[in-house]
Amino acid sequence: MENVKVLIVDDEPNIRDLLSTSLRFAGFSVHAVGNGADAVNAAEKGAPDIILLDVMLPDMNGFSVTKKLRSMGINAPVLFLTARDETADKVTGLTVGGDDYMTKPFSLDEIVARINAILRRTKQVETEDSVLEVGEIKINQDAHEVYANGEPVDLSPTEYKLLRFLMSNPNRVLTKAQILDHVWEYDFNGEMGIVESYVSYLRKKLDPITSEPLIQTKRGVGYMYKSTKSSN
Amino acid sequence: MENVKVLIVDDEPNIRDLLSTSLRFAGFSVHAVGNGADAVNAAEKGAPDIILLDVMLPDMNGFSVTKKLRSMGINAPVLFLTARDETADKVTGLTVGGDDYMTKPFSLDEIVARINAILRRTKQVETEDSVLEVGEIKINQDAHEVYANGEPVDLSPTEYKLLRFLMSNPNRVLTKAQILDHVWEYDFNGEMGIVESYVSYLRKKLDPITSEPLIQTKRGVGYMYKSTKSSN
DNA sequence: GGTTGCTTTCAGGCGACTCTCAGGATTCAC
DNA sequence: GTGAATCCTGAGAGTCGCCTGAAAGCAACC
Repeated sequence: MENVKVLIVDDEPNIRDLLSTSLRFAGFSVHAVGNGADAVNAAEKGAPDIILLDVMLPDMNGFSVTKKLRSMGINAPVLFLTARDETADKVTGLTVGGDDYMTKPFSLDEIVARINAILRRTKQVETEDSVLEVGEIKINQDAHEVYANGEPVDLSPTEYKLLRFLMSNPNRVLTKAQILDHVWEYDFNGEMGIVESYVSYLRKKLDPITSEPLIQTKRGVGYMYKSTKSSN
Repeated sequence: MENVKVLIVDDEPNIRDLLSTSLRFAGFSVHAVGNGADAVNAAEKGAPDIILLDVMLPDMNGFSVTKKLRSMGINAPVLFLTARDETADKVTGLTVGGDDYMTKPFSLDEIVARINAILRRTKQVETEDSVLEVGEIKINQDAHEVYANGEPVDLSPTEYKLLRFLMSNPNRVLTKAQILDHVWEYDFNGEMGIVESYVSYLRKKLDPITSEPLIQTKRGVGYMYKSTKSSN
């Protein structure tokens, strides 16, 4: 997981900064550029392990950039970023090999998960495990499947993302603002009450199966996923 | 813990002085400015380890300042300060990476705790341990959990903050005024009798578990957390 | 086009927490 | 020993945060 190099290519500075900051915090080594030409240069010199590439760039589009890269022998997998309306037709044919694509706006937790999934598949570097198991809950991130005490649990996409975020920070209180910023799309404009709602949904599905409530409320602070094991 | 540089950005001189004084006393190296432009300059020259940033500034808002900072390669984590009513909409997207936010009015002890928590997570400098253990009481600050002789104790937020403050000054008498100033929000307008009440609450919860009363009354002066062990 | 499931908001209700007050207990000075 | 200051603590009013059910928007899928 150490020293994974990510190249970010996006012409919107906001997105670039957002991605840089949060991927750097997630432990990646980050380099960000704003157009296709710079991307080709940076990829040549920096030898990234994965490339985050906005499909619509000022100078060239995703097709051209990847074509150029491949012709230069740069085979790092690409995670394409596209606006929501330009989905199907523009992207088809792009995600060959280990590539993948995400629509904007995305959630920060989700993009880290996708990067790890791609690296796992292409296996060019050591990555996180695809199975996240904390206490009585087990998540298979490749299959998007959740088990509580071995019993499968059916979760909606948002429920799944929330649970994954909580489980990747066990025994640490997370504020509702942090949860909102990591689990919801970055342009989400609503209130934090939605976190309460989804915690309630998760509890309703999980608590009947587990031996004890796993998501604890820390009144006035936030929520915490409790793992009984690591009791220090 | 030595030589941690904090940059304070707030347009209200009162808040600026309050923060400067108390953070300096807490052992930080402090620099304070009153607007976004100065903040960018100061951050560039001073290379702070953490930035305290009011969201609403006269010239630019928190978003713009951080954007500018990030684009300049300054990746110091940011602790945002926001008024209580402008929480939801203004705050979304702020707690990226190691960042966090607090609502005004805050308590001084709380802000020091949050600064340490952020530095701990981003690990760019040596910081205090997340576990505070003095005598028979142990506090896990990440989980907001308290143990007395290994037994978990359930505390309200204010009880927790009071205990933490007492424990971080063991074997030293703290006056009620000091306690009020550090544990309660800076605009608290009530009487000091409330400290007596909360000390009473703490004793009722802790004394049955510990071998001896831990919070001692120094009549006419204040209270002291007694630690038999670390007598320095 | 209608059905279905998911997301998001909202409001009622409930329990927990904060803060105040006052009577009783303790300590200290003299 | 007496009085005065200080502290302790139980009771209570009011507030705040959190939970949850209900329902309105959305989007995807037959």
